[in-house]
Amino acid sequence: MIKKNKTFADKVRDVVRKIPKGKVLTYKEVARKAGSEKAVRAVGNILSKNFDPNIPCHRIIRSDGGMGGYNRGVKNKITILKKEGAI
DNA sequence: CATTTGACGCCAA
DNA sequence: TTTGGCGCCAAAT
Repeated sequence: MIKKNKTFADKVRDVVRKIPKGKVLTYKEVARKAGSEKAVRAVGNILSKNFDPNIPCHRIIRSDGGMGGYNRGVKNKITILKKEGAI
């Protein structure tokens, strides 16, 4: 085992990576799984700076059902969600 | 170290 | 219902 002090950012990435296809979670849910439900802002900030294709951050939406944003373009995000059947 | 920014959420008016 | 304001957290500057 190697270690690891997983920081909040790492936890968020881990949670988001576990999201199954065709499923969408809200920032609040992700923040909650990452450790703090109130850290929704931090989650968005982390994902926005994280350009990792391994992380399906396009499956993260706002609690209002909005699309928030996406590192590759919100338009692309919507398209992907439709393709996966999340919508 | 302090301040600003940001892919949010909830409440009050 | 819509708008405005506050709270809360982490990373970047």
